[in-house]
Amino acid sequence: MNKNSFPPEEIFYDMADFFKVFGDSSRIKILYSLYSKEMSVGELVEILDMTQSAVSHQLRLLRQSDLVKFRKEGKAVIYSLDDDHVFAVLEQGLKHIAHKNGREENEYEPKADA
Amino acid sequence: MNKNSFPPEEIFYDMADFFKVFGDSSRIKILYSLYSKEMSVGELVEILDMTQSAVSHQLRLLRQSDLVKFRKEGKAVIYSLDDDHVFAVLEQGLKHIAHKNGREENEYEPKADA
DNA sequence: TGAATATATGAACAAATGAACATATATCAA
DNA sequence: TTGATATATGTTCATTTGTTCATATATTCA
Repeated sequence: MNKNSFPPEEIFYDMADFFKVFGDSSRIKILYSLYSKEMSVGELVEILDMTQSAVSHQLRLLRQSDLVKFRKEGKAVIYSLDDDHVFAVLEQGLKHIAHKNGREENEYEPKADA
Repeated sequence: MNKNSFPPEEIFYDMADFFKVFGDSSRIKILYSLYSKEMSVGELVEILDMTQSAVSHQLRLLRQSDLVKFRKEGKAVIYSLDDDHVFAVLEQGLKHIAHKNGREENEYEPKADA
């Protein structure tokens, strides 16, 4: 990085906004759930200990941040992770806390069929 | 991931707390600065548009999160990124916004001597 | 020791945020 | 159409968060 090419303010705001989305345990739980498989809002409400309203509000944020995509299926709306990039970020978070906890291997690391 | 092995609440809180630290542009700016080289608090204050107090408060948070380390040198305190892991996270953030902006290559991507 | 410099910290305050509650919209079935 | 189900959204409220201002602590130098 060149000292003379310090990025414009906006870059930092965008990055912060990106990470901010991952900075809430409800949203992390939703994303983690969607990693295993796509799910309807109702399923998420069941699995997670949250009201339908709370889930829906958070899903809107995740949509606006392009972290999840969705399709309608009858009355239900099925959500899924937008792409592998989202998963990569989650994985890094898990690695970090595993590292901090002094374990090399984390049993909850979201590997396929783990 | 096995549906029956849904991680304990704590994992999600820890992950959220981890990402929360990256969810503020001031802290991102500090971390980004420290990527290029270690810096004293005073240098950070100069480069970034923040008061000494604000920088110091944020540095404390970064310390508590183990994202930066420091050493004293006379009256000055020199901060640096704690490890490459921190850098990897920053890099992912940059990649994400570069992706969102539709560019394949981001000129601000923090590669060594970029 | 006392002054100057560098950094840290406590308190107060405004802004942002997440949840709950109520209600709106959409889809299906009868 | 009416009722039932699934999801979304608007509003309010309590909490959290980041900054500022004032002050404290440390270190160097004279």
